[in-house]
Amino acid sequence: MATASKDYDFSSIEPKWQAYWADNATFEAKDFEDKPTFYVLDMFPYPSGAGLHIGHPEGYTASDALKRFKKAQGHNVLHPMGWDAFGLPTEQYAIKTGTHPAITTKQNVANFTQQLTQLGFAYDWNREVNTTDPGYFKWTQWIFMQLFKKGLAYVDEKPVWFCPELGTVLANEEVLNTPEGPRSERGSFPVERRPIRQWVLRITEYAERLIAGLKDLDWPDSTKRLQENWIGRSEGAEITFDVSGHAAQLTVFTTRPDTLYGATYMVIAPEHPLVPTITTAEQSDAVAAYVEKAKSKSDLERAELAKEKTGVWTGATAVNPINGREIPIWVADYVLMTYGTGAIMAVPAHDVRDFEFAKEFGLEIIQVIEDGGEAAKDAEGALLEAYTGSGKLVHSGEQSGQDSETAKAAVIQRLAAENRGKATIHFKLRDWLFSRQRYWGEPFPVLWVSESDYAKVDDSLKSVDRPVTCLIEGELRHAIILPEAELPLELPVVESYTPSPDGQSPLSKAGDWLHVYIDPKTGATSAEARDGWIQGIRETNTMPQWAGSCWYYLRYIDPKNSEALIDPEKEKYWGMPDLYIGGAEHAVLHLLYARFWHHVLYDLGVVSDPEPFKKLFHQGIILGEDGEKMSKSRGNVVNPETIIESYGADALRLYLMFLGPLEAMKPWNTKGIEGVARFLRKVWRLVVGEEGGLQANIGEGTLDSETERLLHATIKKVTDDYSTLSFNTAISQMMICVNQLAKVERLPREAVESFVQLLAPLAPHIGEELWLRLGHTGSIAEAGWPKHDESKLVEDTVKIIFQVNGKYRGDAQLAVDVSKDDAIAAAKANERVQAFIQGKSIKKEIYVPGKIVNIVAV
RNA sequence: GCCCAGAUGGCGGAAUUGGCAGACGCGCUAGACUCAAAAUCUGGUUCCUUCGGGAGUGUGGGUUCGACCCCCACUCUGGGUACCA
Repeated sequence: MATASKDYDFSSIEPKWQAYWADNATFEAKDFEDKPTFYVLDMFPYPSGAGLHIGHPEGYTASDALKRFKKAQGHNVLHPMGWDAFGLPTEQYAIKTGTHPAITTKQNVANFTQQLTQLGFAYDWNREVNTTDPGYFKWTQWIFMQLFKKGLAYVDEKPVWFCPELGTVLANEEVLNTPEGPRSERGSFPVERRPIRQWVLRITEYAERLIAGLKDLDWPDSTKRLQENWIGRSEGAEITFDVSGHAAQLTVFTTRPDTLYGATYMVIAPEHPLVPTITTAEQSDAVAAYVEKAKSKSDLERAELAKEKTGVWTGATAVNPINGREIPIWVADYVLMTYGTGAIMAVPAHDVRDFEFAKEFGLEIIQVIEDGGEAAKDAEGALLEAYTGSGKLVHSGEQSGQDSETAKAAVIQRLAAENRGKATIHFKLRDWLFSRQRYWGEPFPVLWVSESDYAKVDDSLKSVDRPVTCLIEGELRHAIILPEAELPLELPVVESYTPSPDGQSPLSKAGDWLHVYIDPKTGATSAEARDGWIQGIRETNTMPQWAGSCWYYLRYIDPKNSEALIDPEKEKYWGMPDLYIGGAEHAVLHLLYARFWHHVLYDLGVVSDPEPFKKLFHQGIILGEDGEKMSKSRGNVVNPETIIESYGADALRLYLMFLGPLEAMKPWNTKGIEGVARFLRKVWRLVVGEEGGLQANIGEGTLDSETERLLHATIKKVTDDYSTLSFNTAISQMMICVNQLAKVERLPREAVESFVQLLAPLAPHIGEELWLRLGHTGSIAEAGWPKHDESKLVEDTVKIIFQVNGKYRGDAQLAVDVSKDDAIAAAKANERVQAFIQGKSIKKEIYVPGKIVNIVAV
């Protein structure tokens, strides 16, 4: 095993130790080992054809170092890797070349694996998962089955974003608002609204729990707030207004029932079902034209032209239930059909948008909350802006004089008594659009049967409480779920991976696969007709990429189990990830969807904790050398492989961590890597002599006390810094330490060994090689972790700073326990201090023990 | 517009119960070694200075014996979000 190389030759050392870790299963995580467990999870990558980007090794180096550190400290560490392999690029490559996505995926995974290995990331590959593997997606489908049976999945034909270029629908979250209008997040193609039949998951039923659960999570605050805002819980009231001269009533949602007396008009969304009903004959042309225009400008300009408020009076009026006032009902597109009830009571005095609208159309503005002088007013005392704060009510009948909070409750109570209102909570969060018209995704384990056949089907295959139905080619169909025995439902072989222009999935053309006979009792399927079996059509949509990534962290714990998603004993042994490292770009979607599924699995008793990710860390982004985001078009992309060729994986790992705080956004600087490369050569030379043997000055003996103190301080700091992922400062401390060790005449073997152990998690290849050359067998990862000796850190003298009027004027080494009087006396004895207090009167003398003396002299 | 994060030498960044600002590294620079270069090693490197000192952590105020750190107002940069009633 030992190589005799004299110089630091990373190109021979690194592959050697990578092979060693693989051959010896050094980082295999054994179930039920009697040690404290530590589960460190990386966000698994999409194995694209482009290979690893410099951003991947950043977070992965941190987790790899943490894993090695925790293992050395005696933990049983679980640190797996897998592939989020369903996805668009692979499918688009298939459309272009005809290559089956599974083949492309396999090649890409092989390439990624090789690149990760080259970086020295030693995962437990026995636990590798791949979302496209039938043994994996069987359980993705199984989870869907549970959602279906619980009534959390349904089909809807509401308008959704459709991208003609990609030939698929997109989730709201996959559509970006750009100056050119809404565009697809991937590829930036124009998108439009289209009504298409979709599977939707009722994530909104978990909204309350998803908000509440955030409280105890050790996540970056900004990420928690992002999720909070996304879920958008708001407390308020629903209030029902009578429409004059109609039986119809208009219900609005408001968070400010206290401002009800200030409601001077109402607005309903152009899509509101009551628009045609209440519009008067005189206004019908204008309203129809407005509604038509709102529809045609879709959300594209609607978001774009948000500055100008537009709208039309319907001709109808409503009655304010609190004071009987008659107020006009307008149609305007600043009210959205998709939030609340699609209608609002407008209180222009106390809502910015209503204020703008009222100004635009000359509608009445009545102030009902005192602003305490905060809002800008004109000479006559009329509001120049909306006052949105709280305060005492005025012009509000019997509520006048109450504060906002009291009035809110009082108004709700009053309306509730008349059955005209109630306290409610609304969420911004929408249900999760869960289907895609694509080939390369998990097929839904769903069959569509006729109404009469549905009656024959066993309840175990149904969503009993909330049956799912839809019209397919004009016929009413009922959804039933495949039984577990029929899973996994694999993708059929198709001739073309292209979706049809009408937005149908490529699966809709797989005739043999599409039509099946079903045993209504068991759900067994067959291509042949059988006695008593019914006919069905398979669902042709596939699941979105989020599906597979929603629960992969569970599968690592029990990756090969064909009987269950996860063995409960193993789930209890490992628990949930102790740390989850990944980019902030997933702050909302992935992390919210995964939490939702996890809550459902918790309800099902599959997992023992409602929250999956207790502690979350976002690594920052590495920018190009020009300080801009790395991109091919800018030509500032740094390729990890070329760096490894010239400097080695250890240097790259070290440098990635040395650049700055892990969470920060920081520019790459190729020259800077020279510094850590020099450091590694210095460490090498510390251990290995010019002739290739151990350095002659390594042996028995002790360090001088100053060096010894530094070594122990280094052990302490590095240990602390690793625990908090502060690798940049750990490296800086190790540099200081090695610079000192290089100056020492005789080096005790133990001191050198401790140092190498500290370095090994970040630079594992050189760590192993030096450990070997120091005469050890076995991996340094299993050699334990050095402990600092607190007694070695104790100093008997300490440097005390002398200040006059807060400015540094000198210092002295004084005994650690020097008294205040002695310290101040020492300061006054200092020549420079004397010069500055000469002829002045001393007002104050401050002594901060062990730190500073400050003499205030005027 | 709103929410969040940030601003420290030529550059990346250190420094927290409020106590020497600029650790460590890059770059630059002087020197040693060398015929020379690379590599390596040693020293210097915030700015101004009459060499006594003075100024200095985005800007302006404040609290304090003392502020990169705490408070108020603002500027700029990055990220998220987009009429959510």
